Amino acid sequence: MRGIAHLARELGVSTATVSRALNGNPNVNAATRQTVLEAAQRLGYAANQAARSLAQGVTHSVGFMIELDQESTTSTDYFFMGVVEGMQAVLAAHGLDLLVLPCAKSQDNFTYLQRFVSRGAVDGMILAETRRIDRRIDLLQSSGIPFVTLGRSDSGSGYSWIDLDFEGVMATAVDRLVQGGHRRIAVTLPSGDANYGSIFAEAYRDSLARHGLAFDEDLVILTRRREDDGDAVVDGLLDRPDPATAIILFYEVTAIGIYRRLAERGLRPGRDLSIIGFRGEDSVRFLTPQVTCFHLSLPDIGTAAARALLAQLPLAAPASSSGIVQCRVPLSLVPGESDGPVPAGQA
Amino acid sequence: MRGIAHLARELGVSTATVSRALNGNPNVNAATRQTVLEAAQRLGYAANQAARSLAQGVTHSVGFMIELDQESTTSTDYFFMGVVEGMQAVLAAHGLDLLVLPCAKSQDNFTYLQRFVSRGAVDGMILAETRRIDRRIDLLQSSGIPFVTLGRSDSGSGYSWIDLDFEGVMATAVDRLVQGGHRRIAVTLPSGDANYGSIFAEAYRDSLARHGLAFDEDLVILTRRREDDGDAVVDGLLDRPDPATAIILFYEVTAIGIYRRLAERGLRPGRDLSIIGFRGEDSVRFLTPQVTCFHLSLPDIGTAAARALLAQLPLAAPASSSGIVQCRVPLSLVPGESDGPVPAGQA
DNA sequence: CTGAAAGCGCTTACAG
DNA sequence: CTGAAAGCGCTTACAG
Repeated sequence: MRGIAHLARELGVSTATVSRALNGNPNVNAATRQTVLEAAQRLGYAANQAARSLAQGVTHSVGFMIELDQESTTSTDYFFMGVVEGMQAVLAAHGLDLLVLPCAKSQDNFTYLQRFVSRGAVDGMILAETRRIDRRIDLLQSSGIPFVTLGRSDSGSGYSWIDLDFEGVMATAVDRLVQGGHRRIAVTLPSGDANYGSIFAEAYRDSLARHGLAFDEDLVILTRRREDDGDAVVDGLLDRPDPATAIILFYEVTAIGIYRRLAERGLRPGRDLSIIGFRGEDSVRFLTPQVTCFHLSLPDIGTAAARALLAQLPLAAPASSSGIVQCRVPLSLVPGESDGPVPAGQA
Repeated sequence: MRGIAHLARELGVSTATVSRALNGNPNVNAATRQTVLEAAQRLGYAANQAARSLAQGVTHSVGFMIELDQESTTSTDYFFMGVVEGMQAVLAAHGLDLLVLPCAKSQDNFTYLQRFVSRGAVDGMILAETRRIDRRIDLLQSSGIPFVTLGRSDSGSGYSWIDLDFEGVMATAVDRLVQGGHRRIAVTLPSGDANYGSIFAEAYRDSLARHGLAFDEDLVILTRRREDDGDAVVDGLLDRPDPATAIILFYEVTAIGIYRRLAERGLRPGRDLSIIGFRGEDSVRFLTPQVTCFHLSLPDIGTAAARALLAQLPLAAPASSSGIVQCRVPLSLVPGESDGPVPAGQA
């Protein structure tokens, strides 16, 4: 005899009473509850998770699926850790465990997700890095499991997502550069298939258009999340008849390589080339001149995602909530000195 | 009727047969198995995890507990993601799910771990950032659950751990500097309470002693995992009657701040101050002169930990294995130009 | 090779 | 406020 039965016998009460006492059921004599709680504490007893889930029909846990690719694991970007911090805090406050589920890039992410979902291993799911077309969203919607995505997608409809306000960032950056007299504004884009790449690109085109600037695909450069790409970026943009005078970076670390290459060529950021970074990562904080960029609180993203999920969970949903949350988290400009001058005789 | 019963009825067989077919039990007619597998695939059926765990007594999942602190989530160190990649691959190959369990620094890590363990939520545990005295290890040992730690500890005994060869790294670094004529060798240490701090410090003392060099606590500096600390390090070490001529860094990012501060003072790394970094992180790869450091494959650490855990799991344990693995993973020197000269008239 | 049935360790109406 | 009992959805001896 083990588990709850053991405890019950030990105390001379039924397993039902033990269960009630442990689960905070009000229909238990205060003294009885005390005894049970103390005994459980003393014996280090906690209800078996599998049995509990089976009986209750819920797991009290939420999965956060992330994908492990060569790039992210060697990169200096700490996106997920910060986000997880915020998520965990909110979920824990509601008695939910956060399980971070790492899916290798080499395995099919759809199958991976499907296993956890169809097995009923979690009560809710949070997805990261949505694609423009993302079957995982259809899967989640048809399965009926509550979920939230970090990133928008063209798949599915009417589901909850939290995303960064790429449009706002891009608009602000372009406005600022145009105001500085720039007309040849380049952009770097992530090379992966995550939807944010497309969104950032679109926002770039839109912002240029708003100012009547022509789109020139030669000014669009795919980069990885590493500093090395700076050489190609600088040379590619400057060594041409109509050089770019400014650049907006998706991955801020690219600034490191750009700064270095500019220095090698005797040029200076914020004078010979204007630079605006997207997210102000730690890795570039030390650069001089300071990179103009946008601030984002990673934990806040996690917090928002967790809350959006809670709104869908029967357990914790405040009856009032409609359920669907779709939110673009704004980033705030952190002016530096990297996006100064150039114009005058530019072209 | 749902789940396996639904499927069974649909196919006109018993739930026992469905279960056997799905679990690869050899006692099933090939044709029957085919039918069952197809139907399961078509209906998107997968055995409920809770019911399965309850019946089998195992969860087929492994927990990797990590701690989220302010420092790690804002730092540029990607230690965990790389490690997780290796772990996940090995475990997945053995049909085990890896659940990364994030514990907030603000909550008690002992209680956090205890919950997962006493509930039987995982078949095995991997711990990170062991402390010199770490009650979690005692907990795990007394609970009897298979586990592996990333990092040694004075707690417990005869358990499996994987750790970095801090001693080897330190010995190599000091030898190299002494050979270069250095006698005033400083070191930076992590400020947290993780055991690796103590181990690195001890290795430092031992290595100095081996060369007959005196230990001077003024040459020991606590740093966080961020580049800012460079100013204090440089000024503290050079502005004194008996300046240090070399420094060994625990957090390689500190090199960024040091390089900058040296530049401000008109000094040069590898000429006016010798620098050797511990782990060659991406974030400093771009520095000039190249930082002399040590290479480590993060996924390999994860792989080693996962294998050490598998050796203890009844499911996968190759009968031959004794079970306990204690391994210091060696790092290889990557010579740069940051640890050159200085000596001659030093003191 | 297959099925009926017990059992995994909880929770929760249902009675009292 | 408490207990006996059914039931959660699987797996697995046990018989055949």
